[in-house]
Amino acid sequence: MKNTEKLLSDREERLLNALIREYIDQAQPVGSKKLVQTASLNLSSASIRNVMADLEELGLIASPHTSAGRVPTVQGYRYFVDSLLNIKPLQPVAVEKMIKEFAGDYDTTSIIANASAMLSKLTSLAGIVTLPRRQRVQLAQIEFLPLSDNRVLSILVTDDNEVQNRIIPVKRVFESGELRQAANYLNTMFAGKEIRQVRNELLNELNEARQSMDQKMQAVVEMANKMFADENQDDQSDFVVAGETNLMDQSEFASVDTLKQVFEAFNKKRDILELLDQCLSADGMQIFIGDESGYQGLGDCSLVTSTYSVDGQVIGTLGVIGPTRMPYEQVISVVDITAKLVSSALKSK
Amino acid sequence: MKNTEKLLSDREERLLNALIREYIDQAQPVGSKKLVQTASLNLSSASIRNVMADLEELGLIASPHTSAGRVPTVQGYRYFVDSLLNIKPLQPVAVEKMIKEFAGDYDTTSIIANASAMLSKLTSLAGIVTLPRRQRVQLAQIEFLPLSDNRVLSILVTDDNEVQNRIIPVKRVFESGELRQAANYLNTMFAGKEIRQVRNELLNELNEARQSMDQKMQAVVEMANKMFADENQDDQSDFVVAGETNLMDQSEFASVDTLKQVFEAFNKKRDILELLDQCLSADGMQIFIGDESGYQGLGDCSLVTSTYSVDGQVIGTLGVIGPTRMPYEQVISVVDITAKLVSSALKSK
DNA sequence: GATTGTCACTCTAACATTACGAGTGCTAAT
DNA sequence: ATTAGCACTCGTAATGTTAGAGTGACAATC
Repeated sequence: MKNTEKLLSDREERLLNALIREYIDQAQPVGSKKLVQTASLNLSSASIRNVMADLEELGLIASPHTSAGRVPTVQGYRYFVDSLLNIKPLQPVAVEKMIKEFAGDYDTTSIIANASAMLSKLTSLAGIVTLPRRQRVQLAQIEFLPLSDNRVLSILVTDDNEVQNRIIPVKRVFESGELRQAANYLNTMFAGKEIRQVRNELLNELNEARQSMDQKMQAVVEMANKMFADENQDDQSDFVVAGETNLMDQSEFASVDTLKQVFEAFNKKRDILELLDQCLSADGMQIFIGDESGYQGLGDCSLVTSTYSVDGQVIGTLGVIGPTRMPYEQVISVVDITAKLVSSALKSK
Repeated sequence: MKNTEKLLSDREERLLNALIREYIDQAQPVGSKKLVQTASLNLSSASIRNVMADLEELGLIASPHTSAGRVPTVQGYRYFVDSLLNIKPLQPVAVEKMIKEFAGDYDTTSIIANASAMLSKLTSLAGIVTLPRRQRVQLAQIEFLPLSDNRVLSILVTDDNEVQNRIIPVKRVFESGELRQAANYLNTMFAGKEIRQVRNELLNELNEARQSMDQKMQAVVEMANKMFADENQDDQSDFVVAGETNLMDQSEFASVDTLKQVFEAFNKKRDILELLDQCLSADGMQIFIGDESGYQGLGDCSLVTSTYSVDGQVIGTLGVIGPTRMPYEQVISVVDITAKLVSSALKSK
């Protein structure tokens, strides 16, 4: 991906850099005159035009029409983020503020929601955070409460303090003592094990109970099984988006049609989820520019993501969606620090 | 509100009716020629123009500019929904389908989410459903689970099978037996009482415990108190919106600016909530047309709402937001039937 | 050889002009 | 009371015009 590097002279690089920064700032095709004013490169407009012509031939910039300024292409942005970025860490004060925001959150869900809102607020773009993959989550506690005659409320607490409730329809009436016994049994049996493993072992247990004709045990295991059946369902975790309306301020989404495309992409969760899953496998920061993502609807969008993890285990993705013309440096550092904060917020619980 | 009724002749009424229906259908100012083709009123275009002039003077219709057709005003729509609507009940088949959709939902939250999605889907507008007011909700059960040394998970089950979890930071370590005892105490003490009442009685209890120097009791009551303190917070219940993107298809929201206004109105939840609360007090169907709602940002929107209730007690509002130019008849019957279905879905639990 | 100034050319955005059509109000005729 | 006809108004869409921004090419300069 970085093989474009040596193809550009120092001057070309500097010019491309200045051009993209100018475009990101002004949202308008930038011409040679504009760049003359950019003091950093002391060149006349004519020389600039020459260099720009070269860059255009290389496919890094393009002119929307004969006599407009130049605009970065996807390849141009790619070169920019790969080679020209100058990431400066956020101000400690700002980081302090962010840390405080997370301080009060004990459960995963609020951390996620908070992170999403924070990303959106700090970048003025749309923040997006996937729920953690539950695979590695360990079971901390199970409890049952009788509701009505044929319904039992199951409470499942995981080791990350996530609580899940499920109402389980049951065939016969369970006494409260009986339920407590069942919970105790399951707790001593499975506490500290991974959810997936629990599920598998439960199935074995169910067979055994069936064979030994232990009616009571069978009923309990069946109930627990139902609980985890549901559990697995939202293993197809989805994600939280915040600040979509920020996108409406972006000039590239001025037409309702393009806007609609983007918004509908959010609703077709499956697609985006797939994309975010790709990011999951690549540990660390990832940047999709324009149609690099391979999903139409996000044609003029870029996606800056990072992964967050607990105990060295990557468990989710978070990031920002905005127009290709976004302030990458700022966005990247915000996403980066947010990922780190989410990781530590999840760990410290 | 219905005092406009006798002011219109039969002919004027028929014409207004036809005009509004045409406009709702075509989304364009309707002129005299268009209405000639509407067979129902056998008039020449000239007569139609005369009648239209009268209606304009009455403020029921207006022309956007000198020589365009006429468009209904807010007052026009108002007269229309008050006097000219011809609501036909939904087809039984469709109703059956809706009932099935609700069949699987046991807890309030999924019923709400489902209703919102259904409203949006059936009307192609934005569905909106408030969470039930919790005031009248009775406490069914309280349970505590120890998490870590200084954190206790509280589980609160209400009589509508709604489950709320809260993680409570505590000052000292609670034994599991101790917690069970505390839960038992609270359950026998408060089960079946209204949440608000519970909260008040808890405060008294706290004072008593303090005076009698019963350390243990005091700790328990304090914990329970924290739980309800939080509880009261989301008493400022909010609402669920579905299908906002549908609004982007409406031609009246063709400009990004107006669209943004509407979307931002959704985010300023407080305002909308206030509006929905107004509907709450008026039992049954309510319709706000255009700026009747009194909230800017919803300038070109209408709001069709109904209340849903359990045991004769109104507990929430649901409805649809769309452009003033919406197919009221269809929307009204959808909202009406949905409200009824939600009511019965909540009851049957 | 690299850089620069200059000039002719191209394209767009903005504004003015025109033509047209849709719709109205008025009046005279039925 | 209703209608047909006509003159009028206004908005839109098409066309023409202009100014400005930007380019490429080339000759002049360092």
